[in-house]
Parts: sequence; C-alpha cells; structure tokens
Amino acid sequence: MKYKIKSRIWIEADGNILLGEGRISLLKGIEETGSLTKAAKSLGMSYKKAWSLIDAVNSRSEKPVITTSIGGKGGGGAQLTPYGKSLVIAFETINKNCWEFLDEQISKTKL
Amino acid sequence: MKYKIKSRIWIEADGNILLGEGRISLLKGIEETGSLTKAAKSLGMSYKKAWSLIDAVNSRSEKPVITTSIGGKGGGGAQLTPYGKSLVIAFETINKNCWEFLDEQISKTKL
DNA sequence: AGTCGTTATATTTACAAAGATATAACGCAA
DNA sequence: TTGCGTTATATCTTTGTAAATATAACGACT
Repeated sequence: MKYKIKSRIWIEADGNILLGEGRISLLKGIEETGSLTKAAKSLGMSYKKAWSLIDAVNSRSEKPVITTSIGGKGGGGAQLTPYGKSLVIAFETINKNCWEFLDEQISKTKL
Repeated sequence: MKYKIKSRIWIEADGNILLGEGRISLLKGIEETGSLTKAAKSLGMSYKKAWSLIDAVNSRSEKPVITTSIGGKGGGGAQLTPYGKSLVIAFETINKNCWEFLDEQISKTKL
C-alpha cells in the first residue's frame, strides 16, 4: 500500500494561531543566531514576515517568548526566553509523537 | 491554561495529496446528493473546484473512488464507490483518534 | 558627531490561488 | 427532435496573500 499519512499541528490561544511549524522554525533560528534578521534570512523568509510572526506569538502567549533590543553593540538582537524554549520543546515532542501515532494508525488500517 | 491544540491530517499517494478534510467533505456530499453539482453547492464551492478535486482523487487512488455519468435521467450524476466509502470511514476514524491523542498529549504537558 | 546593524513600520508591487463566466457534450424522456 | 440537468473543459477576471522596497528609530562604540 503506497499511501502515506501526514499531519500538521498548531497551538491556538483564543482562536488565534500561537504556534505552528513555521513559527517554531523561526524561534529555533532566533535561538541559534540571536537575530531576527539572520533567522529570517536563514529560512528564506522576509524580515517583515518574520517580525509579524514573532509579534503575533508574543502578543498571544501567556508569557513573553522573545525579547528584542534595538541599537547598541551589533545593532540589537532577539533572544528566546526560557518560556519560549519550553514551548519549542513541548511542540516538537508532541509533533513527533503525533507522527508516530498516525503511522501506527494507518498501518493497522487496510485499504 | 488556555491553549488548544489543533491538527489537520491528509493522505498522500506518490507525494501528491489524495485526501484531506475538504475532499472528504466533498465525497460525503456526493454520497448524500448523488450529484457533483449539488455537493459543490452545498459546500459553497465552485463546480470547477469540486470537479478538479474529484479528478485528482480518482487519478491518484489505487481504485476508483467516484463514478460519474453524463446525460440520461436527471442529466447524469456521481456516486461514491464502496472503496470510496471505506476511504471516508478510515479517514474520519483516524482523524478523530488523532484529535483525542493530541488533547491527551497537551493535557499532560505543563506550560 | 557619525557609523553600524539591528528592530519596527508603512507602502507599493507581483503573483498565485480562487472565482466567475461561457460553452460543449451527453443521454433519457416527453 | 427538442428540452433538461448534469459532467467536462477553457478562458478570463478578481482577490487575497506574499514579496519587494523604502524609511525611521535606536543605542553602543569609535
């Protein structure tokens, strides 16, 4: 049987998207580079889109996920908070578990 | 904790989407109405889009999912094959199981 | 004071996805 | 043979989203 099952998960707060796969990638890029500009570039994403994504994340989460600073040495930067790191880990864990669950489900289904 | 987790699943064949939530809704509409036109209308979808969706489904599935006829009494129609019905049931079962699984996963995660 | 690289924001442009419209073909029934 | 409601298909238009462009503000450091 050549069918494959795929999925996308996301977390909502008050009906608005808080985190999805794209935002998680962005958060990880920020963690690695310390810069929103660099993270966006590494993902082939425009700065504007990256900024609007992290703005949405910060405004909808219970606690700050990313902190930013303008000016100063290096021009400024962006950092992932400990809360943000825990969100990334939780999301990726659940996502991986979901994939495994679905593979198991499709394998026990005869089509 | 006010976060909710959501998901969408789909089935691929050779890297192309075979079935997703929208296509499943369309198949169910065809099963109920016996007509592609009526099914599309009931979903607020254009006939063209509905046709291209079922064309993709039929061309990618291992066995026919929908049969159509032109002309004749009532002008023609579309019917879901037994294989198509089994696909709908399998998809909806797995989808429901996935939702339950994810709710369980998020509930045991402390954010 | 001036430079630098960044965050923050508005405005314009481009493009792809969706929708609207038109038309042909089909086969049963009156 | 004409009408009807459907499937099937092409073409044009619209629209919503993504991308590109431009500009301002900021603060450390030289």
